[in-house]
Amino acid sequence: MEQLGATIRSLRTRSGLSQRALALEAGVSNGTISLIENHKLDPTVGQLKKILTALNISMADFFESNNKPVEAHFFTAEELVEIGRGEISYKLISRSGADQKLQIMSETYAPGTDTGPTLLSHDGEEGGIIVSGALEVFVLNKKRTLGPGDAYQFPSHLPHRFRNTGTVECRLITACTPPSI
Amino acid sequence: MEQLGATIRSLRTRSGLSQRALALEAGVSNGTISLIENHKLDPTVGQLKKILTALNISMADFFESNNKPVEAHFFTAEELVEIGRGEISYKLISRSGADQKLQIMSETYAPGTDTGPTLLSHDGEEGGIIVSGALEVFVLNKKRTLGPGDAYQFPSHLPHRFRNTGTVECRLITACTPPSI
DNA sequence: CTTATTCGTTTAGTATATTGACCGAAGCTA
DNA sequence: TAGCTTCGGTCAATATACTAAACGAATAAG
Repeated sequence: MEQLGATIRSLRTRSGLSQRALALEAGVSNGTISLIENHKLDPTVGQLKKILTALNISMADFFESNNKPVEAHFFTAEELVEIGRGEISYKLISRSGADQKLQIMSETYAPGTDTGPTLLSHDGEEGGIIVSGALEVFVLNKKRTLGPGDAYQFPSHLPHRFRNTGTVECRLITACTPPSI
Repeated sequence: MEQLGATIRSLRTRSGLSQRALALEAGVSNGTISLIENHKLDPTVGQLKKILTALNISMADFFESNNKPVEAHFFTAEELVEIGRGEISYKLISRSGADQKLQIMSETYAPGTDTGPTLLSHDGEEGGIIVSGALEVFVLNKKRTLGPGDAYQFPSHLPHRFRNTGTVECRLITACTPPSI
């Protein structure tokens, strides 16, 4: 209750809306907005949902607010954590504190390498951009061959597989959220 | 409202709890549980939180079930959406349906370009890897000059600025979550 | 100065969420 | 069979969320 009102107020003012403007758009009364912001009210989830919809934010995102990293981190090329073995190299941007939601990697696929016939599937969402070389990407029933500058994005629960059938190594940069090691 | 009650019931029965047992543990009445499960009630967020706590699940996790993208998306280099103007180019991997949480961009900074003295600050978390050239990154009170293969990551609410003081263009690939346009 | 507008807060009245007791059904024991 | 227990659903009474209107402060225009 404490945090909730303050967060609503923050989101509202950041959007440049008055209490009345937000109330109008959400379909609730202005008094309700005021009372919520001042912790005088425990809104129903239906009311909260209306308000968040007007603020263009989902319930999930709204309640995800409590885990915040507080510092910037820089990495030299040598400091990137090598987590791949063999012919596929994964270099990870990673802080030790495991509260990060965003995971960015520099990946290198040697010619002929493949994540294997067993399709991958896990939580989160992922995407990437090819830097050099070419890569075959299988997702669900789709297959695409991507070249430099091409990109992909999909929810990670869809079964997927990566394969380099070319003659040169393929470098790409990928990101996924949340980190799922 | 529809989905909510069904989800509560599913979580409860999966835990082997009766309505009364759950009500006792959550500190609410059994009637409340029954009415919620049958979509006769729009609970307050406080009540819902009590119930979810007894079920050992967070509000964030509870509401995260509804927003699932269902397809993989591929992009050719030409299809990337150009959202930058002038000397700084931002090319965005973007689906039209705006429910994605992950935003990946290919950015190009011409020599001498700068995001400007007014520091940027917004929600989410962001990071990137330098592909070619060099880039100065300011975050809060830190400044670093990054070269090819180097990387950074920080929460986006920290004031930040990017500048290319070199003589060649700088290319990098970045990711941020959530998208905040 | 007065008038008008917009802001956030407060409040009385109304709608609704919540409680606690009760109901019938189903299972179990004697 | 009767008696006991536990289940989920229902309902009158109560607590509380919600609304609509009013209030005071701040700003701007005439």
